[in-house]
Amino acid sequence: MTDADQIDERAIGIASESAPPLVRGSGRTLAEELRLQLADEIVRGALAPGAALDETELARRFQVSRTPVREALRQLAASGLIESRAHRGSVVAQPSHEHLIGMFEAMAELEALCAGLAAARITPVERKALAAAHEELRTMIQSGDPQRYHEINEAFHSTIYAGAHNSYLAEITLATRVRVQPFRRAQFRNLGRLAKSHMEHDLVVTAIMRGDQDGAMRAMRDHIITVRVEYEMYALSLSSTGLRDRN
Amino acid sequence: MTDADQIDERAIGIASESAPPLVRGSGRTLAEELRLQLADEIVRGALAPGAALDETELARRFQVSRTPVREALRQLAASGLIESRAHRGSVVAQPSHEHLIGMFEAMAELEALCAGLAAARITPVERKALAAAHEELRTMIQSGDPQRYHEINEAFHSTIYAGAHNSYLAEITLATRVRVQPFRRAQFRNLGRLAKSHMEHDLVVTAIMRGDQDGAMRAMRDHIITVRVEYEMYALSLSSTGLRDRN
DNA sequence: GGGCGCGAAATTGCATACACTTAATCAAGG
DNA sequence: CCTTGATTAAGTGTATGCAATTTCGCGCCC
Repeated sequence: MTDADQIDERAIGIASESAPPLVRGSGRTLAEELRLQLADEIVRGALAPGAALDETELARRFQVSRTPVREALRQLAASGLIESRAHRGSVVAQPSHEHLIGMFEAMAELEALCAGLAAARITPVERKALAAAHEELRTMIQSGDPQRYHEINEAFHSTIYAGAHNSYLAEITLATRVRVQPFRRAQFRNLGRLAKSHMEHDLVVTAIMRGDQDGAMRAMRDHIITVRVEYEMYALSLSSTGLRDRN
Repeated sequence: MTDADQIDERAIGIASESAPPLVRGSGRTLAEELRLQLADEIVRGALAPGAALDETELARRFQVSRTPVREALRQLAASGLIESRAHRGSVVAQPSHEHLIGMFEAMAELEALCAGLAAARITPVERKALAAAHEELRTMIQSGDPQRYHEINEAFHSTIYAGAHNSYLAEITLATRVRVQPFRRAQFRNLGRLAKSHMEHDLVVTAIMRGDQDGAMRAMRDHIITVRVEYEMYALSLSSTGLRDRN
């Protein structure tokens, strides 16, 4: 009826029609393979927030029985990427606007925490990796390959997580980043954003290299807050043109 | 061979021998019921870290098939309470000492964040609830009921999470608290600790009531760091008496 | 005309059977 | 005696069938 529904339908279609590239028996179990595949599709946006995940349909699509499908869905539900209710099926998580703002807020603090700890604990090897990722991002500012930029950007942040030397913190920070990802895809298509993002990164890197904990925290917090503001502007532009009606 | 093994055996035994109090069909599914039951046993210590979780045995014990057992285990693994490896079964999570220290560190910052936000955002109703929980804890300092103290203590912290008005942050902070819980059970049997804990709480409550964000963060961070130090002393006393050999 | 209860279809939840992987046991060889 | 290999038992992974719950459509009553 509305434009929003049309978008959802199309998004589901993209995923449904793709042939099953499921590698059977490569060390991993089918359930694990399905979990990774579905998580990837959600994060990449092939499965849009709110899209229904029909067990039987997924089983057909991936040529497996419902058992591994159900186990994958349970794990995705536990990680927050989807929402399941008993006897009522699962849908891709569609957090309320408030919940999403909360996730950005938490992400800003978690990333800041990682950056601050990294400033204190980063090793020489990790310094080199961080500098390398940072440089690689610089060369890509004008290349305009959003997918690749996204990959290196993830590596950049992951290097900082590693530098914090707190595996649990790294785990929950990455999980938060993943959960927010479906709602900030559009940002990487904005070339102007890439240059600004790199400038923000530069402040973070400089502070970490200096061992400036407070500076690294502030710089990273500001960076993520900027990311959040960009999202809010994007969400606003969608709602004002009637492309979105929820939240 | 060692005392540690005896302890594990006994811990498993406690859980294994208990009759299945599983309420079938009370709105929740069996898998959900199992997840809650197993999580409770892990958090309470009835299932000790490192204890094996045999699917067939659990199915027998709870009088259900392996299907819901497996789904419950998948969810527990996703939440970090247990660790599963393909074809190799599941065991109650037994984080390394480093990982555990990282969890305490993250917990200190997350709880501090909640306290700081609560200082800025707590509503009058939440203030009353916080004061009430705080007062109830005061009356229990000398009562010496560890189980009940623990419950009210959880309510106290949950009230602060609510006051922060960030549901995602509340979610991950609580999850962290739950994951750490199996390793700090002993603390609530120490009556002297209860009085000190209440004094630390008092600083937190005062700062929140005053709207002092930095003060609330510092007070809460110090509180959790104290909790961590207490654990470390406990762990040290265990390892020095040969009751523990891992980590 | 609109709300309400009933029945059927669709979908999820659970049980069971079987296939596959792992690791433990035992045998033979070095 | 230790090492190495196959064999086998134990336990997990997957498929399939059935039971239970929800939801939608339809007729009925208000």
